[in-house]
Amino acid sequence: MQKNLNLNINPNIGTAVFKQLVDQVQRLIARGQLLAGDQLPSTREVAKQLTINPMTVSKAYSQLELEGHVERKKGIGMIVKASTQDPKEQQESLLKPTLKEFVFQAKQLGLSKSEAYKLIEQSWSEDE
Amino acid sequence: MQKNLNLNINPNIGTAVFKQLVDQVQRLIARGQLLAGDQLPSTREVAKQLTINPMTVSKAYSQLELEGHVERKKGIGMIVKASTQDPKEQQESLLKPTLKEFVFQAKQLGLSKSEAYKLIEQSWSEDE
DNA sequence: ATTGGTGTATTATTGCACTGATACACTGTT
DNA sequence: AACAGTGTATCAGTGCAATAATACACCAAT
Repeated sequence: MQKNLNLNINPNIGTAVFKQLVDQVQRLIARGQLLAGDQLPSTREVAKQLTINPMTVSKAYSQLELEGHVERKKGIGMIVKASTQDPKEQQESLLKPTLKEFVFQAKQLGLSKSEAYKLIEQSWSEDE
Repeated sequence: MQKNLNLNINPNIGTAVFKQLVDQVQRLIARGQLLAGDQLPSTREVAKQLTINPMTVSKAYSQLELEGHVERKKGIGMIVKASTQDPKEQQESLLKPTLKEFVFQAKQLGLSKSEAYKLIEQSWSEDE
């Protein structure tokens, strides 16, 4: 059975669409929202929801398979594989690039750490 | 006189090189490290330091001029213009996209706010 | 066997970022 | 006047992301 993930795509952010998909699925797995044995929504389904090309989704799925997060079952779909890594380590590893970028920019702006905290505090409560 | 900014470029991050340059110069201005009247390093100079094409730097400079941060003096170079905005607002505005992306990813990973703080605490002290 | 659901290979086309080389207009200094 | 230093227009070429339309191989259920 396919799961309904709530995938978001931002076409204007500069990041490639297929990479945004890869990253989000990785996070959902690391979080535990996707468990071993779960099935990803079909390429055509995702493409329809996000108004993008099925082949773009396929490219993301191939990347996920290549990285070992997912298994391709012929004629069925993509199945989440059991992870061997520690969830906490995995989460930190996935968040690291954006974390570093945020700190880099904040420092280049001359912000203090407490100012940075304040901004995060705000943003954290913002969306519902 | 040209200033020696310490510009960084990450070719593998997916973000366009010219956009990375635009963003960094904007931050340096917002911080006050670049003041009105200061001159940006020449396109050829930056290109040489970062091993990129002078036309890529020129594209970034044109973008900065278009956004009103810098003035093009013929035969001289790019001169920083006086800003009318409040520095604090400007800083928050520039940091906002990355801030939102960080919070989005942290939440999608199921992290608590305090866990996010802890990671920032770490990363903040990491580089020198 | 047929149908409808998987993923995906293929080909062609578009758009963008970037490079490389060349050339031009402008300015300040000599 | 000559020169070296600005920015940049131009043209050609490369690489990558994404789209679009087909078509194929596979599986499950009827």
